[in-house]
Amino acid sequence: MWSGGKTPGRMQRRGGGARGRDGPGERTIVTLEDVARAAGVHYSTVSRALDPETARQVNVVTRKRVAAVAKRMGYHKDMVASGLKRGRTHTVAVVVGDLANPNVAPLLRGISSRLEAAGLMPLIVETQNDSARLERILSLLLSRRVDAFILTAAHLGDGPKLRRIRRHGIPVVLAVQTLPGIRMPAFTNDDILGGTLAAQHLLALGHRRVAQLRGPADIYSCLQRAQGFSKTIAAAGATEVVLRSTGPMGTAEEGNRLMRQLLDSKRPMPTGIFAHHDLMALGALSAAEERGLACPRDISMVGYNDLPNVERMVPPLTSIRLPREELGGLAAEVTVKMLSSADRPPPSRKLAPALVVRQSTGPPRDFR
Amino acid sequence: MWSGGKTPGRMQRRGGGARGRDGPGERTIVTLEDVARAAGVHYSTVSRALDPETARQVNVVTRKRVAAVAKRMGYHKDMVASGLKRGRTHTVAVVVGDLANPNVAPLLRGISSRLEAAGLMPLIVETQNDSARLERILSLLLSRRVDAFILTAAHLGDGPKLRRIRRHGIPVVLAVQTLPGIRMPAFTNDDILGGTLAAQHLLALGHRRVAQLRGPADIYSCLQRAQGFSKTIAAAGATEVVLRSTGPMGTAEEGNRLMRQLLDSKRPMPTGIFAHHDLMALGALSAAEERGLACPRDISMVGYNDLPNVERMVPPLTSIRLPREELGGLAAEVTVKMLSSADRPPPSRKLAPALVVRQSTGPPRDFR
DNA sequence: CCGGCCGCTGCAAACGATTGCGCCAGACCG
DNA sequence: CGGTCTGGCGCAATCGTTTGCAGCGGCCGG
Repeated sequence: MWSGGKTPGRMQRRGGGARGRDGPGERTIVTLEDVARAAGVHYSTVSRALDPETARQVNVVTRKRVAAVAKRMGYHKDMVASGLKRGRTHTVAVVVGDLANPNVAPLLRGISSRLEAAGLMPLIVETQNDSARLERILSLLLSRRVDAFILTAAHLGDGPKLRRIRRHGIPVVLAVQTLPGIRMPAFTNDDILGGTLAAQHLLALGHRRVAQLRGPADIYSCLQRAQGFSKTIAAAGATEVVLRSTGPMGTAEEGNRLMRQLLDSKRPMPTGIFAHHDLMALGALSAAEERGLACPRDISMVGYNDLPNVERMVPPLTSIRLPREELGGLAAEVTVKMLSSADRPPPSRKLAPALVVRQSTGPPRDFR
Repeated sequence: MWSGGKTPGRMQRRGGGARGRDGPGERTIVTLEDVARAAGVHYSTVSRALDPETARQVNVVTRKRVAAVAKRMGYHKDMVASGLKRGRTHTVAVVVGDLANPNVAPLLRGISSRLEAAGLMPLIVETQNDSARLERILSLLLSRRVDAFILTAAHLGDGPKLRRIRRHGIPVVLAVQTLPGIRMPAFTNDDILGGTLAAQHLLALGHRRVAQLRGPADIYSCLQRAQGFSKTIAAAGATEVVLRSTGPMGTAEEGNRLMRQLLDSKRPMPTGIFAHHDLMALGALSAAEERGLACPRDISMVGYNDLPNVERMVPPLTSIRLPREELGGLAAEVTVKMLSSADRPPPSRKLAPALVVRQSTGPPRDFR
């Protein structure tokens, strides 16, 4: 059964088992060749026997023997070598802006579980919403030969970087954020609808003077929220004041600042407010409280994102809930599809958010 | 200048630039050999010229020319090939239990920034606190030849799995969670101190009858919190009731359930409560409210973790704040150290948490 | 009885980067 | 002017897997 010959003098990096109790020892790697020797076959046969894709090329008894030996010896396919040979690392880069953002955890879970089912592993990196960092990170990821990119933190102006990746022939899928005029599959929340829902809710309660606390202008989804909100308000003939955030996205401080700005202005005070982020809403509410305005008695507040525990705030915040996990799953699904077939990329989709009514909104009270 | 010869018939996977606008195209990889040909040197020279470590072996003019050509051609070192050859992937697996846990984001940030400084990349994976999943994940990570592991979600009983990794000669560092009797560097919060601080605070306010809402018994850090708390309470001669959580760690539901259990018992009601998690504290408080108990008038509550926005709750929660980012940085620091030198692993350390007093605690009121 | 086909395995060339070794030319010394 | 040293560079093996190709029995049909 021994096929004779072929016993080259390899044997370099194998330490003879862990030395001492569990000291660092030499890194012991069991290779195809080791298994092959023990099973009395050529290592190419081992390779075929162990890959479900090619296993039927190998006689069933050989296959079973090889599998048994491999298991006994603790063989694990070296994904690095495999990646080099096949040009597939089975790794998908998932680029997020900020890991502390409560939106990203469910998103990542949706992505991970879908990728995992396809035998892929997400490589999660954080840009900290820094465009220069994104540039560096994309280089590193290209260098690591990831199979695809899922970007959840695209800012206006990042388009060229992404196109550069596409030119390498690597699939790019956008999630959460999209970029205008870019031809890549994008899965986003329907933020126009989100803004619209907020507006409809305030209008339905009877508010006629409203304000909008907008997020940064370089975040496309904020532009959308604004658009949906303003359009609906205008269509109803109500009055709107817009405050623009200049700082980072969605901080309580920024909401606080904008609210003070609103309170300091000489215009008649709006009765309903739409903040582009729950934290901005909360910051704004505390600013209002300082001036003796109670919520929802004097002002109604609609937040965005339906952050965890926001129902435990005072008052429990009315907000817009986003289908985060589904969105992640969808993005991953499409990524998988793009990797397996060279068909034209699937179309983008928008997922509908939902209004969650709690106690921070109510009918307006005239207090002039 | 052309060194003649050596023009083997490679050329297989190179597509002639992106075809069409930005269709998938063939994945274009610029290799050392491509650069070498263009620069008129051997590819080994390119390799040396581009690696800062070996660059001085190459004449400075050659080096600069090579660097220029490489840049012009858009060469990026293939980390997969490099990883195969060198046996280092420059990747550190970071295993977390639950990405949605607000503790992990700062931790990951601490880890990432430190690893990044050392040219390493974290490969973040989530076990969902499932021991079987952990097993599978560790296999996958071994297969990917990560250079080291940072585990932040070790449960009692995971010891053998970790030792198996150590036997492969791969550094393992524990963060946040540790395991008794395991000889690996571990960086944890000093949870005994955390429990002690909570107890001291309640005692200082005058509480003599206290309760403890404990987290799951298989989480070692909960055992520690319990130990620090109970010991301090006992030493002061005060009375303690212990409620044990059986469900998952740190949910409001579990806190709610335990609190009802406490309220339903016939013992005299404690005036001060220590919950092992802020969410448990909040859940418990809502259960107390349902029974007409106000906080901090009738009961004081100390949480744990100082979760984000917990200061915005009603009432703002007194809690124990953990040095999360520092802890992550420290764990990463040590991982880097273990990778660069084969010295004996550095000693474990505990980082001190801090009590943050807010408005959920106050002096007890006798209401019998 | 022979040619051809088929099922199974072995062979060896890649994938792209790293690196010990050795060659060569020029510098330098005696 | 010959010998040695050395800075630069080329050569080729190697990391562990994948995979086209070829070889080799055995079996079947003619």
